[in-house]
This record gives sequence, structure tokens and C-alpha cells, in this order.
Amino acid sequence: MVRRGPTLARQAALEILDGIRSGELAGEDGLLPSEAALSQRLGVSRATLREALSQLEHSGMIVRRHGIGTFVSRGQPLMESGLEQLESLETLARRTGVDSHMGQCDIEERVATRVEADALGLPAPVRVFAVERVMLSGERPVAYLIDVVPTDVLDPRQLRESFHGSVLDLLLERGDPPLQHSHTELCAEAASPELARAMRLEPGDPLLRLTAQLYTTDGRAVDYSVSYFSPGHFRFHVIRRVSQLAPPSGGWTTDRASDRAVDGIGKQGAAEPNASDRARETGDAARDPDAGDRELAAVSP
Amino acid sequence: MVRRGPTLARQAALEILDGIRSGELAGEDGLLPSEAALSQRLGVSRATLREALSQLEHSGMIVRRHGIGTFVSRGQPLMESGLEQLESLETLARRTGVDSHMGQCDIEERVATRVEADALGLPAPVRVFAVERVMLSGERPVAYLIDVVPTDVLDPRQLRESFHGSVLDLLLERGDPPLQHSHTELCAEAASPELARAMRLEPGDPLLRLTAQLYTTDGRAVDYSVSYFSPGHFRFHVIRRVSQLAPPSGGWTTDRASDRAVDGIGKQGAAEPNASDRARETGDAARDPDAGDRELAAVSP
DNA sequence: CAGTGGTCTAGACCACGAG
DNA sequence: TCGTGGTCTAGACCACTGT
Repeated sequence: MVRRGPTLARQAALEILDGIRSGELAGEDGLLPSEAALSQRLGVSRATLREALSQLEHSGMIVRRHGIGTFVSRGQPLMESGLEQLESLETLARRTGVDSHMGQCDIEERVATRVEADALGLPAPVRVFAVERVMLSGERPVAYLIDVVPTDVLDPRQLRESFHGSVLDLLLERGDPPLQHSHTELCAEAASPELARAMRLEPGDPLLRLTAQLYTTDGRAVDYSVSYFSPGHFRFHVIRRVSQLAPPSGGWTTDRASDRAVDGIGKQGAAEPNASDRARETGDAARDPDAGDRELAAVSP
Repeated sequence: MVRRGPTLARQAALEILDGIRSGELAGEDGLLPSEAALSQRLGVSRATLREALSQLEHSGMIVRRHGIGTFVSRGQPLMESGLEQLESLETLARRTGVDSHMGQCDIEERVATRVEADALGLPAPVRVFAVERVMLSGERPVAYLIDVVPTDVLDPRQLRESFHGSVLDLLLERGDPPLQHSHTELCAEAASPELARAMRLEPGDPLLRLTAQLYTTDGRAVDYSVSYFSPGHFRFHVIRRVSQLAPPSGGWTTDRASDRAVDGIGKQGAAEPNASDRARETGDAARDPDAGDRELAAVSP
């Protein structure tokens, strides 16, 4: 019973998706079978099925209503997602049926700038490929993309042979290194004269700028990118959820903690005699487990 | 053993957070106790503990490494979050230790415009409160916020008494209706003369604009807001994850599905004799279970 | 190899919504 | 009251990592 491949939950999610797409699963009111029924039908435990449903819910395909049932989401053909889903511009365009192609492209091997090395979490004198290009939709420039990748992640041959506009797609296709997430910062910026020329806009026109670091599953940054988007051509959105961690106003004190036992941390002698409050500032970035999340919304007055 | 209140997992997450903050849980390398140890220490099952850790991981507080352990994230004092966490500007400012207060505020009761009614998913002639104000940091205007709320969600007394700058915080404090998520669209926009005057900028200066609809747990939209942010004062980011659903390039076929049984949907006779492929287009929005996710990144060439 | 996190199961009970 | 999704448990086995 070798497993290998995607998790059971993911397989189940895709099976359900198929069932929805073909119309075999949901009634015309969009109601899916109950969790018990689905789990039996798919031959998985209810826990696994729920994990699958969670994935589908998180991508917005279904909606769950306590005490009622699980429904197929309304809206256009099952297709998904906002900014929180990491995908390339090319994939986005293909998915939404829009023509897009690469305009002028400039690949250069050089030493990383200070900012780039910082963003990648690497010591300053590191060699990188810098890829700059314009993306067009029809004849109109709609985005200007810059990627900076350490040369040990991508070699020049691969880059020149397999590159068709997206570094992300290239890495995903190769499957190595395994990618996990991207930390993307958003801001508005006025077009510089150079950018304006490349994108055929007026200098000073507002652009949406995304600055991203791409991380592998083991926390290494492998791509630093800056992207400019001409307004009106793209619509980016995010689903913002109310925090699962924030206390529900007024704060609540232990009520179950009194009869259960969720209070073992600061009270009785710890099983692990750990150190004092000494702030963690050991300056080794070598086995740093994340190396670059954090510091998210900062305000500078 | 009445429960009431937050889930066990959430309590556990907060306990762990406390343990991290006080420095009692992690060694100076940031390594937390193993899941087995933690679950025993907190008196919860490992499954529940893992749910708690997942919440912490999702907010970026910890990093998990298969075969190694769970680590406290690097970065400044534990404090979190990007755009995917829904919080008010006031909360953000307080959290980051920045002074912020409301400038001129204008509350008006009127009939919703077509755009507003559409965004709220309500029939056109509906009465709303429109709240417009400038947010200042020190003396500098840093954001311009507009909220539109149906009058049946908020009554004038509450609005005038409890409003201190954030409609979101007002609703969260009241706890009713229960909020779930916000669908937020981002774009860059040049400041109009009016906006420029209110924010003491030059007309044409680039602004980041967030357009959001706020939804309750039962899928009703209760707030439509447009927010403009002066560049340089805020940093917004998003964590973009590689899709859990997308096949890992090349697609994979059943490999476990052959010995397990994840294939019950399109093959043998379904337990539920459901309808044909007839597209679901029944035009009733009444009991629509989501009414407003979807259509995310669209491109208009 | 031992120890860690990752996945999965079977079963239990609770909370919610509708008839 | 009944059926739904929501939470929790105890235990099992797997896959990854370091030694």
C-alpha cells in the first residue's frame, strides 16, 4: 500500500470537484450530500473528508452551513481565487481566457544589489540572474516584471531554454526546489519616466506595485520580484478573514480550562526546564527556520 | 462540562502564544517542545494541538519543519499579520504602536447609489448610512475611509454613540451580526482634487485603494467600504500560497486510488440519483449560500 | 537508528437549524 | 425531534531529518 503522491484529502477534494463539475454530486439547489454520506461514498474517514471540504471551502468552491449542509458556491464556472493563491501572470491570463505574451525581455547575470541580497536573505556578494520584461495583452503593455534569482537556483541554460515569461512557472514545472509561499507587499507608485516609456504611459501615472519574495518549503528565498501593473487591466483581490486568534471582545477567561486542563504552561513545573526570558537574538541565519516572514503591516508616521 | 466560548484548539493556541511570549516554551534557538509533549502538557489530544499550531502557523507565529520540529518565527516581538487578517486601521495602529486618530468625520443617512446597492447585494432603493472620515497620524492625513452600511444593520443612536473611527470595530464589539470575512479589491488610483485636498496631497498623486465588502457568517453583506491610503505610511502584504488543489505539474493519476477507494463518484451507480448536467442558473438570490465570493482576478484587455 | 511532524481512522459528543 | 456540520479523542502508521 505505497502511497506517494497527493494526500488522500487532496484526492478526495479533486474527486468532489469532478463530481460538482459534472453535475453528478449536487442537486439543482447546489446542496451536496452530507459529510457522512460523502465520506462513505469516497471511502475515507469523515476527518479526511472534512479536510478535503476545507480545502474546497478555502478556495471558495463550496460554502458550509452549520445545521443545514454544504453547498456549491454560486458564481461563474468553477474557477477560483484571489491574491492568496500564488500563480503566475501567464497562468492567470490563461485561466481567465485572456491573450497575453511577453514583450521585450532582458536577462542579465550580475552581482546582487544590497536590497536584492537582503530580500533573498543572502550575503551581499552573490551572483544572480535579473530578468526584466514587459507583458502585453494584445498590443498593450499591461505589466512590467522584474525577477532576481540566485544563479545556484537556476542555471543559464535552463533559464534561456525553458523561460517563457514566468520564473514561477519555470520553477513549478521543474518541481525543484519545492515552493511553499510568497511574501508579497503591495503599494501604489507613480510611474518613473523609464517605466512610463516601457509601458507607454505618462510619467506619474499610478501603478500598482507588488514586491515579492518566493520561499521554498524549507524556508529559503529563491526569487525576489518587483511587478508593476497598469491600472484597469487587472483586478486583484484578497479574502480577509476575522482572526481566529483574537479574543471575541472583552476577552474571555478560562471556562472550560477549569474542568479541562488547558493551563499547563506558566503554572506548574515545566517538563522542560527551559531558559530565561532572554530575547532570542542569536545572529545565525544559517538554520533560521523562516528567514523572512513577519513585519507585515507597519506604519511610518 | 459546559463548553461555550472559544474552541479548545483556540485556547491551546493562545496558551502557546503566552508561553512563547514569556519565553517559557522555546529554547533560545526558538525550538518548541514536540507535538506529543505539547499536547500532553496542555491536556489536549494531538489532533487538537495540531489545529492550534496550524492557527499559529497560519498567522506566521511559528514555522513547522518536518522531521525537525516546530520553531518560533524570527522577527520582532510577536505581532502579526498581513492583509488576509481582517482588522481595522485603528487596531492595526494600536497594535503597531502608532498614534492615530480620526479627523473630520461626516455621517449621512441617504438612499444607496446603484453601485453601493449592488455591492451590498440589496435591491436598489435601500437606506444606508454613509460614513466618511480622514484618519490622521499626528497631524498628517494618512487614509481616507468611506463606509456604507444599511440602516437595518446599524441604528443612528449606536452609530453616533459608539463610533470611534471604525465601523468594523463597532460591529465586532457588538458581536452581532457575526462577521466572517471581507472581500477586498486592491488597485492604484490617482488622487482626485477632492481627495487631494482632504489628504493634503497633490492631485494625481498615487493612492492605494481598497474596496471591500464585509460579510456575515450567513453570507449577508453588511458593509461596503472604499479606503484610500497615502503611500509610505502603510505597508500591506499578503502571503500567497501555492495551490493545494492544483495538480503538481504533469498531473498525476490514481496511484493510491487503486488500492484505496477514492473513486466513488463518476463510476458506479450513485447513491443519490441526481439531476442531469443542467447548469445551475436558478435566479433566486434569496437563500444563496454565499452571494458574493468568486470572480477574483479578472483581466480586461 | 530515534525522534519529529504529516496523515488517517473510527468513534464520540456537541451546537445549530428546520420541521 | 432529527439531521446537519463542528469539535475532540486515542491510537495508528508514514515520511522526513539528523546521528
